[in-house]
Amino acid sequence: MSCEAVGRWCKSHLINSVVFECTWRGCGYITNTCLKVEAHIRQTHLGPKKEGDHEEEFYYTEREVAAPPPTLSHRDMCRPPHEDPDYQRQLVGSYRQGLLSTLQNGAARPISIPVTHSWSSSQSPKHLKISGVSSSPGSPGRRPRSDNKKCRKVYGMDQRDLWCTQCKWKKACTRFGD
DNA sequence: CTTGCCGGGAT
DNA sequence: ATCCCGGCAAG
Ligand SMILES: [Zn+2]
Repeated sequence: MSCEAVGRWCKSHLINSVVFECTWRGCGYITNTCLKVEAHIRQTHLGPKKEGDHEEEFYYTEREVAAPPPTLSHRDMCRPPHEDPDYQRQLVGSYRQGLLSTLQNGAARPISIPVTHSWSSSQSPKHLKISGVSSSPGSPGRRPRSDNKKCRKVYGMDQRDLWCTQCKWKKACTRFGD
């Protein structure tokens, strides 16, 4: 089966040692081959082989670890998928939209674009509707957003492997309907 | 700041 | 088909 069920992390297969860690809640089993960790999960977590039941869940990740030979005198540079420079960037550094979205929106504040034409005799304050809340019946307009929580909020950014497939792909949730 | 997801990309 | 993200709307 797939010896490659890996998480987001570990971008490319670097030239370092690789370990396979069981990500079952509370279990920190680590080995160096995927067959070993699969056997571990099957045996100690999923119980013995279920008859006629294929497609087991594989709760483990493959991650690279600092090579031992040359410099090992320093702290162990093996991080649990938390505190990732890139993952943390998502929680904190999202200041990008706060500055740009208001520009593309064109209506950060009740600013209005007056249309002034000298050839117009009537002088009534006219405005141009550059972009507003328009709902077209025949268009696939944005769905109204439901009030019930979806996989993302229920399980959190950690334990993403518990989300339904559509939520993992940032598509409309299928587990919790509207 | 966050959640939810459409449109579109990559494999 | 499967997997994922950019960017946006709404809260
Ligand atoms: Zn879901």
